[in-house]
Amino acid sequence: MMKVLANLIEEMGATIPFPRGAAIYRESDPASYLYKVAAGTVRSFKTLNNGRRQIGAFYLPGDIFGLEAGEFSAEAITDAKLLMIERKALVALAARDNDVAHQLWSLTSRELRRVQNHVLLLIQSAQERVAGFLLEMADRVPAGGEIELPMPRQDVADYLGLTIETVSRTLTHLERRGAITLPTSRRVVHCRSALNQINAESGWQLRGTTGQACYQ
Amino acid sequence: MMKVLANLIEEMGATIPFPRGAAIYRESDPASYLYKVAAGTVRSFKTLNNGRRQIGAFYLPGDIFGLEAGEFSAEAITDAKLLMIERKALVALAARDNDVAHQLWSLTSRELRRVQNHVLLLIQSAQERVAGFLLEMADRVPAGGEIELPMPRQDVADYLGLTIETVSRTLTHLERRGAITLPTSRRVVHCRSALNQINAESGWQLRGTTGQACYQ
DNA sequence: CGTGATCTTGAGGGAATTCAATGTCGGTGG
DNA sequence: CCACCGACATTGAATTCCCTCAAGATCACG
Repeated sequence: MMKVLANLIEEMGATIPFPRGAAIYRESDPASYLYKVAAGTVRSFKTLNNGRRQIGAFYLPGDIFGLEAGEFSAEAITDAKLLMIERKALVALAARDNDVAHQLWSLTSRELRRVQNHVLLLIQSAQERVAGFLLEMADRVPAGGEIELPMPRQDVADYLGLTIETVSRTLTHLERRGAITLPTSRRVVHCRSALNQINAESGWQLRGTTGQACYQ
Repeated sequence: MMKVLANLIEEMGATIPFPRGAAIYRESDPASYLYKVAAGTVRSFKTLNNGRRQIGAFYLPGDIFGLEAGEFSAEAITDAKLLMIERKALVALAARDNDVAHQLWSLTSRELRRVQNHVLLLIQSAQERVAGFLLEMADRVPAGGEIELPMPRQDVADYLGLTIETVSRTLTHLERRGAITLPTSRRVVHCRSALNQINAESGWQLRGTTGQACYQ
């Protein structure tokens, strides 16, 4: 029977509660643990020398994270429960068990693909970034047609490389366009096809040619 | 004696020449090989639905690449010689040899860190992006104080999420500032400390007040 | 009901893009 | 050898998009 990483963490790890805002690890810390989110939401981020903050990822229930520890910091966005397992233990296990080794590799590969997609988000227009972000979140939470954002606007902004004002404006703009509705500031009822269309539309228009109907 | 991945590729792989501009693999291809650059330069990129192109990485002699195959395409920027090895063969070897498994993981982790740094580049101002790019290249090629860029401006632009005009203007701007000299358009004599200073300067300054403890 | 945190909206300015034209370099053929 | 060509690069003018600064609105909570 193959050992599944997620299960291993549950069997071998301890569950620790982190209150809203609590630090899980810091950039300066040695990377000692891997984590699985049992409940709540986590942000992984880096603070640049100029004081700005870049959020590298949001981790939701079920996600495993901590691979980027040592480079990034992590904090609980909401009250959270985390399963923790020592990296040492996993690496030792991987040395004896190929399944585990392979899954550590897979996990890293998945993370790599995630960051590559993040790059693709960051080169687009504000509208496309926000639309892309909403689609990403919609894919990750079960509920159909509606998302409850666990993070404040500032976190969204720092994830997308925008300002909080631009995020806010863009959301109302998307609402006016009919791509989403905002019953409350954190709840987003979305029209997936409309959001997809925005991404297909090419924010700064395809140079030269037709370039119609962007931003109204 | 531990098996070193780079050596394995050389021992087990075949050397293939690729002329300037030749495709190495395409996004649609199955990811069958890992490559090591013996000579020349390679670009890995993705073409977005709107026609724009994002370059994910440049690979120089000595670099191993191909992990992102299946998601990205790769082309030779200059005439290149590549060592190729089947992924299958490596994965099979990894199943028996922990060293190999561990190195495949390390390679992926390094790539992950590289892409994370790319994200940090992309959220900065044009000047910082170009300065950061030059510093990155300077770190990767041996010669001290001078770089020979193997890629055209368009590639630099697509790597940095800028237009070719902005890259060009920014380079002349850096030259006027005294951070670099451009004997020819592809050769860059750089002053590392000046470039570093530009990055420290924070293109867009920290907003608001003292930059204390926002986000709790 | 006030207080602070979060979010939205507006006005103005700056930075990068777009469009367009000119400049440079290496190669090829007259 | 030089004129011409195409690929690559630089520069300028106008525009667009996003940021900055500032004020107001909304929400949660004591």
